Amino acid sequence: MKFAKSYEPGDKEPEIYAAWEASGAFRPKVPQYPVNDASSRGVDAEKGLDQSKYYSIVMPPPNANGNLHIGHGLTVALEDSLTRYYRLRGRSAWYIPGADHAGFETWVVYEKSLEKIGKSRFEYSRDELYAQVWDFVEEQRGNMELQLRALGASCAWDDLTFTLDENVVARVYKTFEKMWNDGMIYRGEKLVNYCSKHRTAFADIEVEHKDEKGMLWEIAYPIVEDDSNQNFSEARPSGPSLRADGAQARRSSASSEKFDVESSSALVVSTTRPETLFGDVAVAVNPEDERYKDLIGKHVRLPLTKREIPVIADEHADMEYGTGVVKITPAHDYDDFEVGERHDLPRVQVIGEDGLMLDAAGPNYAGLTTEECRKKVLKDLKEQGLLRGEKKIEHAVAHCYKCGTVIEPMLKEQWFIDVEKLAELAIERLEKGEIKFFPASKKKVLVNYLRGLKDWNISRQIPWGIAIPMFRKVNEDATDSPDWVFDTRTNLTEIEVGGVKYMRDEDTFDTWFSSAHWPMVCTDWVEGVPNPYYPLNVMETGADILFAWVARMIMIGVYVTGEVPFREVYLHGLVLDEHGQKMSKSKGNVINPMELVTKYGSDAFRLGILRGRSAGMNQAFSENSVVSGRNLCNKLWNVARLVDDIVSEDDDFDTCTTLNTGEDWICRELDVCREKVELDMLNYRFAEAVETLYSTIWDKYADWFLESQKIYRNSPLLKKTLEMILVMLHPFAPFVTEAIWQNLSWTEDMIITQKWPAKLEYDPMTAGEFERIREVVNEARATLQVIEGGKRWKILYGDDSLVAENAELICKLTGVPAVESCEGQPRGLRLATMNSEAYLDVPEKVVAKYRATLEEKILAVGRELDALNARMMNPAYVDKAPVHLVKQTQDGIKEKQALIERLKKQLEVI
RNA sequence: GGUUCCUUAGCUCAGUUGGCUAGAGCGUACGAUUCACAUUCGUAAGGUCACAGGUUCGAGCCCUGUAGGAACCACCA
Repeated sequence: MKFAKSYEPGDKEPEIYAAWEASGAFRPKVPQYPVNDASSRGVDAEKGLDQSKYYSIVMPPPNANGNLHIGHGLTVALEDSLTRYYRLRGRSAWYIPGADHAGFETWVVYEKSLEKIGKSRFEYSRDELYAQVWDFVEEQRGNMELQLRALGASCAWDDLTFTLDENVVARVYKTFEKMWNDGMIYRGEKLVNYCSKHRTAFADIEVEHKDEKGMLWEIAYPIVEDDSNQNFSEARPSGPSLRADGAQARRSSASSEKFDVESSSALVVSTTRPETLFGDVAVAVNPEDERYKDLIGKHVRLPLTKREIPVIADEHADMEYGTGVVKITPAHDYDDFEVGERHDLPRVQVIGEDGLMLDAAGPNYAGLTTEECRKKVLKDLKEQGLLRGEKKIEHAVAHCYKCGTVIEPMLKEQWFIDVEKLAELAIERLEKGEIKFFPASKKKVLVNYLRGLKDWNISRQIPWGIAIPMFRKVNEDATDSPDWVFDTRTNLTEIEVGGVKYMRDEDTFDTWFSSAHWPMVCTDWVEGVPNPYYPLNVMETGADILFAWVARMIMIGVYVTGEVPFREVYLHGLVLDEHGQKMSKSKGNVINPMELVTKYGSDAFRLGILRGRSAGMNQAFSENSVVSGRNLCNKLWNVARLVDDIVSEDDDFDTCTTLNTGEDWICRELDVCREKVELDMLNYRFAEAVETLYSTIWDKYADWFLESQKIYRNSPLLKKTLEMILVMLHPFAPFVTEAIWQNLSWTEDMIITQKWPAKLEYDPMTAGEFERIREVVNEARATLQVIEGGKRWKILYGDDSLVAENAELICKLTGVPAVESCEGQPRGLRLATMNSEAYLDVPEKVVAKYRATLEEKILAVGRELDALNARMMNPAYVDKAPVHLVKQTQDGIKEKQALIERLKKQLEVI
């Protein structure tokens, strides 16, 4: 086949991908199914599984509903390189693709589209909505899969797992049931992060804290002087939270409507949220605070209401902050919630799930938005003379990470996982070193996070997700039966158990709860059945979801399977724009990976995005690096074009041996390259592996070896070395290497299923000789560049067999008109560095002009010599440094001295 | 407040258990051209390795501190 003059990726990529897919190359050689047939999976009953034969990696499932972004591009580049590398290494490699229902993300998109047609989610039942979103996702799906194909992902499409697939749901329910039975699931009324726009709760991790400017107001709470010793908390009936009608608050028997500002004393509290005042159930001062010690146990009147609330002592009150007095609103603040628990205070909820004030705020305020209410409260307080001050401050405010709405801590009954045991299990495995992290530092970060982990709220109030398999008793009279039952019949809204009716809980699971099962569901893990693909060899994902995902996979994985879900974790950082800025729509600096693939080809994109990247680090990325990737592809294409040309002309012998100059050398260089790439892949040093291949192909194979082969043609070696290069680059640039493979006149099959190269044989002495030729050529080139006349001059050689034997090659590489014998009469400018008997045949007056350069060179070498001498003068160095280094220094001194001698001699001639 | 990371050429980054004169790509300057490739080839300039101490025969690398930057967690009434 004829090679075109340049490589055009666009024409070939889809065709190549289709051929790979059709050939079955993406499927693992040893399938995991049928799951119960252990013998077909190489399981030896005696020895168990030989893990070194398999390689498993899962794709962090992209949103089924979306397009791939640059982060996915990086993910595929990393994961597919690993997959293809281990496939070439002979493993049964299984790269399992996935698609994420992306609960909340997709829901937000869908809800927006509902809004557009003037509908609201509240017009439909949950099941209706679920069906609608399913269709919506189904329509959009496929996009993402096409894009993964364009990126060259060699994943097993037959095994694509969708996060709502039956087996996923079944597994999630099994785990939930196990936890329920183990007492690790509880329903609790707690403060949860609540977005009033999306009307759902979030896990702590889904909330974004932003520093914002705000106000700190000081509000006077009048002290009730005729305080009896009636205790607030005793007056309240025990039980769960109190809905806030204020009934439990002690009524002021003789409270005057108007507070006399002048004559009465008051406690001044500091607050950023005056609108929650109606939910106050106490004010707290620090027990150490001398200013307020006498007031502890007394009561104050809650402004704008007739309620009286106690003054309590609690460490939470910071003496330094504001006035040192803090209002306690357990239903709307996390700290206050805890204070409330410590002091057994009621919880008065004043803000509803729609973000509007509840009746508990009183008739004047109920129904207002929190913002309107704040304004009115402030105005009313001012009128009554109770607003004592305001101060601008900066504080962190929680926002919904999707819509930016301020997150309201909301009192809600939700399902929680008691994470204590889970975290403990995970920490134990991590500390045993069962999972290796890249970068290593992330392990510490993870353990630290797990140590402080709070219980996990897994309820979400959105229809798009896996239904929580819990049913609540309808009939309160059936006292013997449990309030809640676990049941997997979540397709029903109502079930009957033991003659008692139960209603389905309408909430769905936090997406991360189901994603935590990913490694086991993707690999079809079944209890008691040996599975060569579980644990995964590696989990590759973004460092930003270390806590949300990686932590949870480990906890759930160990809890369910008793094994860590993966042996290694590679975390990639963010892809930043070329100035190191985070990409965002608002900044307009978003790079679309598909555009780059279209423009430069998939390989160029992959090579480009891997360049300069290291584990866990955010890294800048620009089109430039893709251009350089494209250039490498074209270079390789032309290398192949030349090789194919040479071998087709001259193809009459078959044994592959090294015969001529440069051949042992290239074998050595390729072998060094191979070893380095192997080591780099073992350590997930992708950028270094690419770098090594780049310079080996370009600077060594093309620039030196192929140039030498234009003179000495060794077809078998050319074939073998080219194949080796192609195979080694294949994991990173799959398309161009396959395109070349298909185009070469002698190759068979496909490169994707070839074998990784074995060690090459070569003669190190001969390899070293070529190194000398390179040095002579380099010196000649550099010198010719600066002397008058440039390449006009010939090169002469004296008693130097290496130069004599390679005269033609040196002539070609330096571009001089001739390389010939000096016939026993050395003259001109000596190429002295390598102690070769080679001279640039330049007249004396040109050499004279070179004098200054020569003198400078002598000085430079002299400085190097001095440094080496100084080292040898140090007795401690000679004494303590390793012998080979000392010898190296000694040799270096001899060499430098000899070089200076040669240069000085040259100077004398002038 | 806690945890972690980063600071090396104009830019983006390598530099693996400390070991010769600290590297690459891009960019810059100069030069080349019927030859596989202008998506090319050659040559060069460009660095107090953030700073200050310490350990060591020897430090970009290890230790301590300082400065600057970033991320995450918790909190900010």
